Amino acid sequence: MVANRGYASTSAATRLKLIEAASDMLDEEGHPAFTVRRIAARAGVKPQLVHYYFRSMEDLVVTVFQRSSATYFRLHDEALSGPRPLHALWHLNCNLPEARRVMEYVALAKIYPRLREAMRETGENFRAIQVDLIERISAERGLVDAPMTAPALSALLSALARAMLIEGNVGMEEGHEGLRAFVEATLKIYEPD
Amino acid sequence: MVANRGYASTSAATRLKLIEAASDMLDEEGHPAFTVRRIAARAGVKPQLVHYYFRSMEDLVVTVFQRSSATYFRLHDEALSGPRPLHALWHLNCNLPEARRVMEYVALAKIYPRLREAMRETGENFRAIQVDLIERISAERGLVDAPMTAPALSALLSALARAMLIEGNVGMEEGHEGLRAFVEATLKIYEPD
DNA sequence: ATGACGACTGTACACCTGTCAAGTATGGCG
DNA sequence: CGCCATACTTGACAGGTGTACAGTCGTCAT
Repeated sequence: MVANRGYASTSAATRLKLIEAASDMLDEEGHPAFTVRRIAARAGVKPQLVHYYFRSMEDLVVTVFQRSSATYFRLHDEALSGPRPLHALWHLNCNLPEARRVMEYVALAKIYPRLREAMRETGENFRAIQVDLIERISAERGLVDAPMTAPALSALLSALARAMLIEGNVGMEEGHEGLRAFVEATLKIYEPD
Repeated sequence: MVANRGYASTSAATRLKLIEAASDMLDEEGHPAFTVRRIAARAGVKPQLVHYYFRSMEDLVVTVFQRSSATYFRLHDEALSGPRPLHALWHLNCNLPEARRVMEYVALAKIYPRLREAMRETGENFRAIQVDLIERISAERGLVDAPMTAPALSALLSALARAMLIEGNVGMEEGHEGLRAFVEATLKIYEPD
């Protein structure tokens, strides 16, 4: 009584299942769980299928990362088109699972050089977009007493969000509330209510 | 011709060699290289000695972390006793190998719960010390228009330093210069030249 | 000199890692 | 019908992981 031999699922479907399983794995168990067998088990397929769809683990992790980035990009784009783009961006950085996952990618980047390269590239892209936005806002408002340069503000927003996520992971919370208040106050310079 | 049977080295010496090898390993190769055999090889001893001196890898990593913290504490204490403690602290956070190593500990903390616990504890201790310092400075200078609370400034200084180290690891630099300028300017409020 | 003890070695275990080669089933197309 | 590319399975590889435990050797106190 062999179970399911009518290959109902297409290539794309199984491939996607693997990518999603890997993604969820990173969210819920972190980089140590990023292994062929555990990901396959979570996707409900045999481990060898991972290498059927991806040449190597490096291939898989890069693919997963790019999917993360694509999702993030959509939301990022959406957020930046809204009425208070910087506030929306800050909210994104703090709350999105794609942002939380970054720390796992950082850990995996030590093992997979091509992931590191991909992270640098997309990181720089996002920063460039944000710098453009901030400079545009500054120009529109005629901000001469901005507390920092546009690249610095972009870096600050992701740095603080990320650092708070890291510390939160370890169980530290002190100073976070004050930090959020500081960011809100800073953003108010660019985007008053 | 068996080589070195006169056990010249005492227990403490070999133990220390292992701790130092593990520490260096984290600096130079990162968390994936934190394994029994590679650490032993670097220390120039047989792998089995790791478990002779440490019950488990978790024991070792916690010990290594605590040594890191102790070293950091000494320099931290020293820096905070100087003429411009906040500037010195910022310099420490940006440049010390003990600070750079933190990201590796973060990665390892996903595997070793006791490391996580140790990190939370010492992290909170350092923050408490810094909060005290900042509040003292604020009181002395009668700062009423401080840009953020004391815990927030403490968190900000480590968050920004850490984030810049992470991004630097991946190869990103944009915004860092402006970020440093921002921190310098902020610190000038507390510690004018 | 004998025995205890601390430092270290030899050998081994069970498990997990990524990766590969060869085989089998399936649905669609001629 | 027979062919064939696609989707998947079987079985296995060489190497790595942490950990255990019984020995052996050297030093020192008795």
